[in-house]
Amino acid sequence: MDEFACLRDWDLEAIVRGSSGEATAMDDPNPHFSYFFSHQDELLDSFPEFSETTRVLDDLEDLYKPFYPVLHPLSPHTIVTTSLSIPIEPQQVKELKASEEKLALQGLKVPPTPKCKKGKKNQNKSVVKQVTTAEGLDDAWAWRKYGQKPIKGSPYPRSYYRCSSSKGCLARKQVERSHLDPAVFLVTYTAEHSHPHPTRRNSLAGTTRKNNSLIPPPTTSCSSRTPLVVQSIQDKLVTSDLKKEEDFLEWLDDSAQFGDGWIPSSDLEKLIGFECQHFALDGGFTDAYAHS
DNA sequence: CGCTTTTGACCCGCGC
DNA sequence: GCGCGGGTCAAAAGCG
Repeated sequence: MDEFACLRDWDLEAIVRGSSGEATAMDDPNPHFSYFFSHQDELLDSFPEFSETTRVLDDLEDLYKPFYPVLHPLSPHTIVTTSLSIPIEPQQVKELKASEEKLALQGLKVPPTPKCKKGKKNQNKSVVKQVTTAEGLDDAWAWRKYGQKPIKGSPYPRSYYRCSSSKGCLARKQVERSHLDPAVFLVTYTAEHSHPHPTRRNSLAGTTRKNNSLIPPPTTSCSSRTPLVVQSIQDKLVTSDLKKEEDFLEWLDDSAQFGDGWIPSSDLEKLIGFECQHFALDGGFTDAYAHS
C-alpha cells in the first residue's frame, strides 16, 4: 500500500457534516494556530514524509503565486478565489514546465492547473473557497452527498454535494482536499440557492449522521499516520480555545484517537507550540510509542 | 419511514 | 471517431 492509500478513502463527508459550526476560529484566532503555520518548516522537518513533497513543491508554489487567491476579509482562515483569466508570460510557462519536469523526476505528480477544469455541464458561475479548517467546511446550508470521484493527479477523492434544504435548489458544492497542502480543503460552490439562507441551528438539525467526528478516523492499516496527526491537532488548535498545556492535555486525554500514542513527544511539542513539562512523564507520548 | 451515504454505471465534453 | 476524465444518476443499504 502506498503512502497516500491510507488517506484516499477517508470520509470527507464526516468533516463536512461533523463540524460544529460555532466558528470559534473566526472570532478569536488561536495563537497556537499562528504558531503552527509560522513554524511549518520546523514541523515538516519532524515529519519527513510531509516535508519531502512540500519542499519540492516550493519552487512551483513561487511560480503559481501570481494566481493565488487573496485572503477573504471575513475570515482569517478562509480564502476565496474566483475564476479569473490571467495571461501567462512565455517565460512563466517555461518556468512552470521546468518545475513540472523537476517534480516528474522525483516521482511527484504535477497539480492540475485551473484550465484543466472542463466547463462541461455546469457553465454557471462558480466560487472556489479554500478552507484550512473543518469549520470552514460548514456553511449552514444542508448538503446531500450525491457522488464521489477519485481525481486524477490527486490522492484525495472529490465529493459532490447538492443542496437539500429545498427541493429544486440547483446549488452544488464540491469538496476536495488539496494534495499540495493536505491541511487545505478546496470547496467549489456552483449555482445559487433558490431559497433563503437557513439558520445554522436548523441546518444542523438534519445532519445527525453516523460519523460526527471533526477528524477523519485513523486507518490502522496505514503505513504512516503522521499526516493525520498533524491535521487533527491542527484542526483542534484552530477550532478550540486551548490556551495552555493543561487544556491541551485534557483534550488529548479525551481524544481516543491519540490513545495509542503514536506521535513522538518532541514532535507533538513542536506541533502545539507551547512548552510542555508533562508529555514525557505522561507515558502516552514518549518516543517509545512513536510509530515507526 | 424518511433521509442519508455509498458506489457502480452512465453521460458528455474535450483532446488527440 | 475514440478514449479519457469529470460530473451525475440511481439503486441499495444504513441510520435515527
